[in-house]
Amino acid sequence: MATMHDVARLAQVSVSTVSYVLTGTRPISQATRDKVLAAMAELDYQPNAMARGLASRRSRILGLLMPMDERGLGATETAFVTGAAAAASAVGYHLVLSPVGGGNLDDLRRLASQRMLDGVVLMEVQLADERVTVLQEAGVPLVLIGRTGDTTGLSYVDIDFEQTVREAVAHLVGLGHRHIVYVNHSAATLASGYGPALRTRDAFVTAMTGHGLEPVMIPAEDSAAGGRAALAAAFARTPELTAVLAMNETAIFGILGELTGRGLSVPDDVSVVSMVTSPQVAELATPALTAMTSPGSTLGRIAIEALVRHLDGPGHERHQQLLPCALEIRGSTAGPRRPARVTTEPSPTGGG
Amino acid sequence: MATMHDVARLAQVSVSTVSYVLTGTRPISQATRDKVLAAMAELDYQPNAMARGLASRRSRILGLLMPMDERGLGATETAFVTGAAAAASAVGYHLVLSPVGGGNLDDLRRLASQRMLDGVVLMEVQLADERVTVLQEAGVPLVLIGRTGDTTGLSYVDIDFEQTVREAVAHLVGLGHRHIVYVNHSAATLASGYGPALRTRDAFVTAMTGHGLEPVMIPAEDSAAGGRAALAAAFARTPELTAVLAMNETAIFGILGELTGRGLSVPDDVSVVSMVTSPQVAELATPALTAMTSPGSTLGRIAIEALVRHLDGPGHERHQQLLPCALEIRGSTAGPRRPARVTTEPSPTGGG
DNA sequence: ACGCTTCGTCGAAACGCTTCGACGATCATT
DNA sequence: AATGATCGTCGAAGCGTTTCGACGAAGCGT
Repeated sequence: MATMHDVARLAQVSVSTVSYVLTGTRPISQATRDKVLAAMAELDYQPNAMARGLASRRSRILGLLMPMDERGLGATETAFVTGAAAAASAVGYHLVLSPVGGGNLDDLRRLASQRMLDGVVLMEVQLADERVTVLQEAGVPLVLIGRTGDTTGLSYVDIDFEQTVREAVAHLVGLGHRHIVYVNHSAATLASGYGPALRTRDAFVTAMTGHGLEPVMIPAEDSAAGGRAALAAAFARTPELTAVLAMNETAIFGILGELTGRGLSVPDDVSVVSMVTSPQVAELATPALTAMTSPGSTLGRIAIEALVRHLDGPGHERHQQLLPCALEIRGSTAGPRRPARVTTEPSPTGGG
Repeated sequence: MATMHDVARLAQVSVSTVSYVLTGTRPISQATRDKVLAAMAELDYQPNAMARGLASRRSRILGLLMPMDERGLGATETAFVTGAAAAASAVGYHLVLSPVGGGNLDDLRRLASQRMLDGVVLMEVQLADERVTVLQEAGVPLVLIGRTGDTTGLSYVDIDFEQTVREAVAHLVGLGHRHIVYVNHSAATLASGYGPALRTRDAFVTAMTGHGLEPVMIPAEDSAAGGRAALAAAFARTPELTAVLAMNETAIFGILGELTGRGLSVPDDVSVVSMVTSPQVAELATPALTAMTSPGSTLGRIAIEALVRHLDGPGHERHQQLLPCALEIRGSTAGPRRPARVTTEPSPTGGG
């Protein structure tokens, strides 16, 4: 493995000159530069990352910290990762994925103190997330994907849940739906302070109230069975429902199954909109789901870019940005078969 | 940030002694060790990863190279990753995920030459994979998840496709099915030399022939639509089919949709077995899918362990291992309603 | 009491790079 | 023509470890 010394010797310049050619830190004449470049090419020289990191005190490694539970990553989280990885690689950084969850804060502290990471992107942020404190204390620049409750002085990118819910509700209301049920994550998840669940819940209430409608909400476990149970509960509570807005990518298939099981057709009898869902998952369902598609890889990319901007040019402070999910209409939404299934309703053939 | 010098000064020993305490390279008396440990604790000392890497020429970073296409990672691939990450972290290594695909071999060459990675695990290996050559030339120890065509001198862990297919077929045949259609990946994927598709294809032929049955196989694009089309083709070719064995995690939902669309019930009319599928995906379907569950995280863990063993203790050479998928019976398989839907069949009520 | 290992520790030399201060050589300014 | 700037390059001092050779102090057999 060739070193800088070898290159310098071959090009007949000093080591520092080679370094300047590489980093562009100081001006170098074209002639010298060419000599050096030629020598590097001839020796197939690659700078040693460790040495570079030690001398410059910058590893050019970024960390992506995500709690990986047994269930693995959904397509949405995967999109964060791929977006972040691509962005990092595009600006010459490496991306370390670390499965550092909320549990082992000591691991995180150790990782942060080893000076191996120039900066960190935190995923799956809770409203109160101790990891943020640990990293701040260790002096590691960080960007969140998601938000803590208090975001003072923090950089983050997150989904604009308010607008996303507003658009989803507007879509359904625009189609004529009046009885819309919101299927959220489980009660336990809500209680644990999971931001997306809480924010969408509030946004749903606001949106529905704004349309003069009653916001009916049902929690669901993150499983197909949870979805079935939630839908059963929804019908028990609101028999006249004609549309479901689901915030639970896992439960959605149970919801669809239960609907079919009850002999109800999607979208003719009941419309379904899935929130914060990747196109891949939306396409799996039959019919394909109308969904609010999460800007997953964009989110990852923006987070990395904000982080790198912070590292390269100091002075760039907080970056706070919200991105809405995009409404993608597929086959699971339509106007309600009848204006509403209210008991005292005129027959379909009758006049209004 | 405290350095070794600070620790040495506080403990009143030399720097090298501190290093020996840390690495265990040379014997240190208990008294000295205690002094040093106390000093480290007091200063909250953490060794600098870059300096350590430079001096020891070992970064303690492992690479997990996976081509990330737009579609992101399926649950199965994600399981590899989480298993590998957990295993690496357990033995004190970091894991870098790099989205280095087959395309940018130069990127890979660069990465390998930077001496930042002690070793590498390669995912999504093709039968002829140039990345293997590049890494071998760069002298980077590597372990494959999957297999190339010629595995001489290579370490790998892979799914035992032969046994997996054999078990799946045996399950269906044992239930009484005689007309089983195998839905594989697309023709293009087969042509590109995708090992799992090719190996399962051959294994299916062997298994079916062994039971004295005709192996019918249909390719499918990796999408719900592909699954629907494949199923239609299957019925056109084998109207009497009573069971589907699907190697395509994405198409499976299309297959189920098409079945339902034709008014056929799963498993009463047609049984479905999904190959190399994660429990999470299997549970999404209604009914939950009987599936051959891939040993995803185990595969990742074993790969990392083999790699680390190779790095720490030289002399350990090739590690080659195959793991079968486990048959998990859920709701999508049952005996055929009638022995077979052959045209010249006696009526259900009639005698044999 | 004698040389011989073995043990525990030290000092110093890497590891391969970045970066700082210095220093001729050019070039414009007075 | 003298005076600064500016430009391009060099040498050397780190960066924080590991690791090698050396060396005094024990411990052993004889």
